[in-house]
Amino acid sequence: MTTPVRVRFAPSPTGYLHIGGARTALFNWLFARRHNGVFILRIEDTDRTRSTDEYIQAIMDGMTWLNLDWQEGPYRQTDRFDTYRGFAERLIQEGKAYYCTCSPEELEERRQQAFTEGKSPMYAGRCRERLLKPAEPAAVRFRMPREGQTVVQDLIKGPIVFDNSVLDDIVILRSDGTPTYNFVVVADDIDMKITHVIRGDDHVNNTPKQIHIYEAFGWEVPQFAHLPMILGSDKARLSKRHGATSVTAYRDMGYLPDALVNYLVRLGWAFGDQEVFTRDELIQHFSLENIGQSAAVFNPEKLLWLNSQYIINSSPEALAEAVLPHLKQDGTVAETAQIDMAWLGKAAYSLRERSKTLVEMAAQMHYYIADEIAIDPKAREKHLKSESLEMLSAVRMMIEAAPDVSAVVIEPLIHTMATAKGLKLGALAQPLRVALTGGTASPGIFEVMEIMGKDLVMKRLAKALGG
RNA sequence: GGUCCCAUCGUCUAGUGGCCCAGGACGUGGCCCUCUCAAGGCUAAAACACGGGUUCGACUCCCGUUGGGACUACCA
Repeated sequence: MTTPVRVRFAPSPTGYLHIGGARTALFNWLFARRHNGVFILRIEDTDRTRSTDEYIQAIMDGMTWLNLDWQEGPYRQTDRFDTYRGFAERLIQEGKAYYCTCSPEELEERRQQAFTEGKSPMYAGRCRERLLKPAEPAAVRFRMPREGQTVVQDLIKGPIVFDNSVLDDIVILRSDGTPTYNFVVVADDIDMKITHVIRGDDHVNNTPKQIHIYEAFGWEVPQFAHLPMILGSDKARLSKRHGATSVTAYRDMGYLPDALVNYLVRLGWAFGDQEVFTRDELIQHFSLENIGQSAAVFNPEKLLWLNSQYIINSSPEALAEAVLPHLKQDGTVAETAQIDMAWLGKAAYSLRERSKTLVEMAAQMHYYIADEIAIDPKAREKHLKSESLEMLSAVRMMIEAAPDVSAVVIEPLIHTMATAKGLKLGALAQPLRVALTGGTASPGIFEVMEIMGKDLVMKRLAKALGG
């Protein structure tokens, strides 16, 4: 029997869930699903000055929106300080860690000096052999080996070799008794029986240090998989400078969570030539071996295209649900209004091929819903001039007389009228379109009328014809 | 500075020594379709960073150069 897969996403709540974090979470989630494993959410908040509860909530909101559900957690490291102290105690007793009374100021000074001298700014090991007793205040450092090599067997990058001489005696307990990151990760990963550590490759240099801590506890080292970073268009690490990096910002801009997931997974991972995947396909095909080793540039245009694909392939029901919040957001629909969702679905569905985002869709939907619309001056100039108005007037009378404005009723009538007057369909359709929608671009004009219904159509025509 | 990682079209990538004068996708140009705008179809331009090896044969393996990136805290 093989041990069950247990993976974790371990963000620090010093900001919202950003694109890079979301992808790390996604890959962990996918890996867990693929292997019927457990996905754990762990909040790394040992830096109490920068961590906030608001950010913890924001991270969970982002994951929930993306449908990345976790089976355990959220665990908070600040709730587990006693556990860490126990772990540290063990290392001290076994001589694998030691007290250090060097002052931060002194250390910082030495660091700066080493830097200017072009030397490695490592801890020189003043207290390493001093066998200090517990003192106040004293930090606790981990005793790293000074000789030999450590090999990180990375599932994505292959073996990575480090000389142990470059490994610092890191602080595991600050002088105030709180534990630090490199120590806590290992303690937690041991405690939570993590089998695979999938994280950003900004952690590779920490990995050999962590391996020695695992070994100090006599624990089997988990498998590592270090994901390449996501870069901005200037190839620098993705940051706020590059525009929206918060996952929830994409929700607000009208992106579908599945589209963002699809985009994110393709950033670094590929399955032959396939571009669009369902969740099930992703789970079925996902594997760490197919992840590339080089950093990827975030490309908003491709994300936009994927979003449009997901919108095109959505059902009317799904579109109605998805677009409604945006209609309320931009005021087209009152917050408390009762909406006919079947009708809304039909309206949204008609716009699916011309809306790259739900925000765009909501904006266009305005002419289906609003009482009054503004007619674009240029469109009026071009399509609502004298002879067009006369034709439109004729059309109005024809529609007035029709039993309803469904496409099956109106379309043949308009075609007949065009033929009778020796006109192309466009000569009637464009003035009609401008009168009904206020602009020159819309879904097929017969579809538009059917969705608007006779009352609204007649109202718009009357308005356009000046009375 | 030190350590580590990376290098195929503008971008995401396929490619695991011969299938490649390099395939797909986004974006860009052209054409078709058409009541508008889209969507869709067809099509064009566009890449193996450079230099050495290894090999009968390198995009693929090795070394170096160059260029990017990450880490280098009593941050995570």
